Amino acid sequence: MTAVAERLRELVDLYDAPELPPLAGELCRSLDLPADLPAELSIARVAELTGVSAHTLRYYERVGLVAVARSEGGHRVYDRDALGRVIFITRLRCSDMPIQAIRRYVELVNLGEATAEERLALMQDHRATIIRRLQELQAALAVIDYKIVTYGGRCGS
Amino acid sequence: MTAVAERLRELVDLYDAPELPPLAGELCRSLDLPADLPAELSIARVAELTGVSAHTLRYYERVGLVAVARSEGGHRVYDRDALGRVIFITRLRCSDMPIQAIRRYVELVNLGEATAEERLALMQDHRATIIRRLQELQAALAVIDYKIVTYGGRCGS
DNA sequence: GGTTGCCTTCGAGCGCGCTCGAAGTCCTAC
DNA sequence: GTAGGACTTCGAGCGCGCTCGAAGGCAACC
Repeated sequence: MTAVAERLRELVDLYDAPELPPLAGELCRSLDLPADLPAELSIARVAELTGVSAHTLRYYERVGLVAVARSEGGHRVYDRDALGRVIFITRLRCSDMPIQAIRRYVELVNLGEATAEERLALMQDHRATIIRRLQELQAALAVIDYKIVTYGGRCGS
Repeated sequence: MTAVAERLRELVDLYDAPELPPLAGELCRSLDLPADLPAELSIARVAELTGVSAHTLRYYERVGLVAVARSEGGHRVYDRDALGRVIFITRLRCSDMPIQAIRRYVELVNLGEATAEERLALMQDHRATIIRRLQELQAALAVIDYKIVTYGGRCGS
């Protein structure tokens, strides 16, 4: 286990997260994508691999979440990097990060190392949002369990 | 501490929920609303008490989430029960329960005791949804913390 | 070369949950 | 009785994140 993977493990334990889904590995270390994966992928293949529809992939490109090269014929060509970004985007989306914020983050990355601080701040803000959301959900869960325990109580109760 | 409150406590502990917000008490026992609260409230007062805008309160009524009486002049009059329902609705909404599902739940309550089983099933379904969402968020949190720890890594990583 | 099917762009549409504005009514204070 | 503000209904609009369809181009196989 690498030092990085170890740190990740610790974080996973820290937050008592369930097993990360299969793609999480790729997510965290995009350079470790399966070696047998072609270096260039069609939009259909990316859709299949990521579970994101081709329509949505085009949309993500349109709104500036990911840049994608074109073949001579004008078709999209996703390289490993682009695939990694798509996977990363799906992760952020899954945590309800708004498209706008992701766009901003990507923009900062493209602007280079000088923006590292702002990037960090962006992520920390979002982290705080997730924590709040987790707390809200846990409170709501308690209420709903109360509802289930008292079973069939009236609406207002 | 009543037996019911005890069960609720247990559930709260079970899910490691933070302290329930101030309104949770009312939520769980609508009949315990502050005694000095007028029996009848205007929409403005309900908006103020619940933090839900008057526009939204009208919307909730329109889509069938809560029935509200009218004064002679045609103005809305919220009684304790209606207020309790509004608070309950906000809780469910806060857990992302769709309006449609809440509407269905309210409908079942209005249909009487015979629907208790279906109501329970509805809540249990929603409970499962919340649990899944909590797990997703925790996984996303782990990824974001990884991002924060490795600080300024590239997009795809 | 033809057929088949995935690909392109572009713009419109949708589902959700509000949010707002217009036009008019009611209530209260003076 | 009149001014002012809060209330009513109704229908339209909005922000988000897709989702879809039309019209046409490219690619691969027969």
